[in-house]
Amino acid sequence: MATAAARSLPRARKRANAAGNGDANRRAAIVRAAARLFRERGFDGTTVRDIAAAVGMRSGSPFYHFANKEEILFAVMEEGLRQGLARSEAALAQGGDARARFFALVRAHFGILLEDGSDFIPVMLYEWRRLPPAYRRKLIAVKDRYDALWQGVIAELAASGQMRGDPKLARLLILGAVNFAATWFKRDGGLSIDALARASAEFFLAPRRAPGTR
Amino acid sequence: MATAAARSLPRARKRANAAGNGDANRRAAIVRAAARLFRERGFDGTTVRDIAAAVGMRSGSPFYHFANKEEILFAVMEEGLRQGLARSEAALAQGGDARARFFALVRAHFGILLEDGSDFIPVMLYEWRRLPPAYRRKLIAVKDRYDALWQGVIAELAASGQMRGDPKLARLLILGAVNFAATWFKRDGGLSIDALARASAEFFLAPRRAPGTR
DNA sequence: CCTACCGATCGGTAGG
DNA sequence: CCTACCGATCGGTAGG
Repeated sequence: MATAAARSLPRARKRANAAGNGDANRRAAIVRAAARLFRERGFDGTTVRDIAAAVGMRSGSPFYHFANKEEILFAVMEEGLRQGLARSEAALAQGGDARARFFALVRAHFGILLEDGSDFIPVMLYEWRRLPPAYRRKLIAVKDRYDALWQGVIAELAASGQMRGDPKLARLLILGAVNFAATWFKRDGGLSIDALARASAEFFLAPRRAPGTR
Repeated sequence: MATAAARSLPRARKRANAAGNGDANRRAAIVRAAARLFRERGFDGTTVRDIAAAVGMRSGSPFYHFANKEEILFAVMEEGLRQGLARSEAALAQGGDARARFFALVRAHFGILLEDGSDFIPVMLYEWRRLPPAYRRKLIAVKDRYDALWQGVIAELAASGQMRGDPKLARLLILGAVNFAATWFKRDGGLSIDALARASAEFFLAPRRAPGTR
C-alpha cells in the first residue's frame, strides 16, 4: 500500500514510520482532505496550500509526507481502489445466486460513489487523466481485478439468460451508468441509495419469469 | 448564439462583427482548438497560451475575442449543445416507431461523443464544474431541452412495455452509460460506432417478442 | 491582432 | 513540521 510512496520519501519519514508513531495518521488525513478537495474542485483546481490548510498544516508541510502533488493524487486513487475492492469482495462473500450477488455488487458500488466521505473513487473516475502514466500503470492491475469481479457475475447472468447481449459490453454499460450517478445523484432527492441500487439493478437485468409461467 | 459573448467584448470587436468580416471565423477556430485541448488536458490543464498557439496567435490575442478564459469554456459547451440538439432533432425527424427513434437517438449521441472533432459535449460533461454558475444557468435551459427529447422517446417505450422501470431513472441510467463510453471507447478497437450504438440500444430495451409468440 | 509587460499564484525547497 | 523563500507560469492588460 505504501510501496510506491516509500521509494521517494525523505529518510526522516521512513524512520518515523518504522518507529510506529502517529505519522501515518497525518498522511491519511492529508489523503482524506485531498480526496474531498479534488472531487469538489478538481486536481488542478486544488492547491497544495488548500490541502495543507484543510488539515491544519502550513503550505510546505504536505511535502514532508509526499514527494509531489501527483503522489497525493495517486494515494487518493490507491485508497479508493483498496476500499472499493474490500467492499465489493465483502458483498460477493455474502453468497446467494448470481442475481443476489449482482444486486450486492451494484449496491456496494453506489455506496462507494455516493455515501458520505466516498470521494476516492469519484476522483479516480474524473481525474484519471491527471495522473502521470507511471502512476497509472501501478493502478491498472488493481482496476482489472475490480472489473473481473463484475465480469464474473455478469457472465454468470448471461449464461443463464438473465442478462442480454455481450457480457463485456454489458459490464461497460452498467458500470458507466452507475458511475455517472456520481454527477447527478443528490442525497436529499427523496431516493435512498438502497432504492436507487435496487431499481437500477432491476433495470439492467432481463425480467425474471414469474413462477409457474414459461 | 453570440449573445453572452457580445455583452463583454471590446467595442472594436462588435464593430468588426457588424461589418461582417472574417472575425467570426477566428473566433470559431479558437473554440474548436479549445474544445480539443480542454478534452485532452482539462480546463485548468490548458493555458490560454496553448489555445493561442494552436490557432497561430500570440498569447494575449484570444482576449481580443473573449473577455476571459471561462468565456471560452462557455462557448465550447454552447457549441456542443447547439450541435447536439440539431443532430438529435434531425435523428428524431426521420420518424419511425418509438424503437426506431430510440435507436436513432442513441446513435446520434454516440456520434456526438466519439466521432472525430466531437470534443464539445465531452468537455461539457467532464468540465461542467469549472464553468462559473452564472454561465451554467444559461446552458441549463438548453440541456433540459436535450433531456426532454430522450424523456419523450423513453416514456413512449415504457408505455408500450418496451422498456422497464421508471422512465426518468431509465433516462439517467441510459445517458450515463452512453456518456461514459467517452472514457473507454477506442476507435481502433474493432467495434464501429454503428455497431456499438446498435448493441447498446438493444441492451437497454426490453426484448422484443418474436412474431407469432405471446 | 501583436508587443511588452505586470501582479498573483503555485509547486516545491533549504535549513532548521 | 515550520519559516522563509524562489523560479516559473499564468491570466490578463495597455497601448499601438
